Amino acid sequence: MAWLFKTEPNECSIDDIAAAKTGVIWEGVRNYQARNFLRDQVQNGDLVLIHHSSCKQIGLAGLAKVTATAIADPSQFQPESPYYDAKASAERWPWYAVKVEFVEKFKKIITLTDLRNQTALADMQLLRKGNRLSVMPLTKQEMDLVLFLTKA
DNA sequence: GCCAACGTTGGC
DNA sequence: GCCAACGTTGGC
Repeated sequence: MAWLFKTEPNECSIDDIAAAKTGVIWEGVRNYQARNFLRDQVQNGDLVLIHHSSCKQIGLAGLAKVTATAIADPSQFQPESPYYDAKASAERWPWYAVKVEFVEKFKKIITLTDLRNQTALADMQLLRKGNRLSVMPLTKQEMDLVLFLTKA
């Protein structure tokens, strides 16, 4: 399946992913719906659009690829982390992460306006008002069209 | 198990 | 900084 992950670029931008030689652990997801996607549905080799949110240049910044799935989110065990969960133990833990590797950085950020201009993308979850999900699936058609837009 | 209050997300 | 949307919490 194809995916879209949101990130605040001051936390982990497409450049940070590009700079990480062995990939990046996508941690800190603390929403059950998003967690279930990470746990049950994200597959090795899946492509992931990286969306920069809450920043100067909002939009799709690049592409990554999944290289490890359904791993224990390390931040839930780290008391100093904002994502620490005191209820998590080595035997029983609620939060999952995946690992992604850099594929490409788009020459230009694909803005929400760019996406809204495509009628074929009208159903994209990202474009829904009030959408707060940070991990969301994408149809193959949506992914193909987005990647086509990056070549335009 | 309902639901109001509250907190967070995130585009603008 | 505003505010709509929505998830979570907690009293009952």
